[in-house]
Amino acid sequence: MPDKISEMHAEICRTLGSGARIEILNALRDGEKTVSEITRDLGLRQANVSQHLAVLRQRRVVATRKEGTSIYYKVSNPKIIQACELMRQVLLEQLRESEELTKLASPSRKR
Amino acid sequence: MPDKISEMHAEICRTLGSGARIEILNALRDGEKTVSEITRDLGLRQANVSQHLAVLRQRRVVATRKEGTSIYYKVSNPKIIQACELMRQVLLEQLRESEELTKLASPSRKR
DNA sequence: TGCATATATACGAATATTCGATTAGAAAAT
DNA sequence: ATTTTCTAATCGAATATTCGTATATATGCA
Repeated sequence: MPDKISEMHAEICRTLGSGARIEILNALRDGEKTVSEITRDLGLRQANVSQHLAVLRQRRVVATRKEGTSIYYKVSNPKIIQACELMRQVLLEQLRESEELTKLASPSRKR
Repeated sequence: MPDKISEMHAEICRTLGSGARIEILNALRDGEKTVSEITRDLGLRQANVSQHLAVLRQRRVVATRKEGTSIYYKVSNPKIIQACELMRQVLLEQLRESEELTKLASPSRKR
């Protein structure tokens, strides 16, 4: 039985565990955007984007601001971006490592 | 449709999206441990710990080393620990913020 | 008021994840 | 060889997540 903090920690991680939501965070990297803008950027359906935003909002990964009929979303804490950046680096390092293993398995021909 | 990198990124995040797995990573913070040790530390069933380790292994969040009948697990990349640390900070900041809001809502009595 | 636009919610089907119980496999010890 | 110990894998039930479709709500405008 994981303790409460670990479970909350995991919940934040789960919140980032969707390709669409990762792309939303990337879209919000350099500032706030409206739902329409995000929807346009990602090329997903409006309802679907709104669902993902709801998940991010519930876990307070994003914050909102209302202006007229539009709602602006932004990442609530820059540390979230930093954490994402680190995990992306881990991913890229893994990919590089895989490539190297592949090369070792079938070395390119010398001529 | 999220691109491939974002989907892989999300997969790593999903891998951390379980309280038990977060606690496993915490248990491995200061070095490698065997499955038995992790199982004892967390107080979960061996089969369950092994299942979680399999998830972490598949996504290469942890790496293994065999010694006799034991298998030692460690976190594969220190950046994963760093990312977790950042997310835990985000979580703690959120909790502090909630506390403050609670205080504002029902201020402690002055005497 | 009526209508268009922006965003959120509800619902259901498909899919994925989680855990316990059980079994399998591999190495060590007797 | 048998038994014991350590770890992994399988299977099924319960639960959670995801997406599309449809609908609701709110705001601004004619």
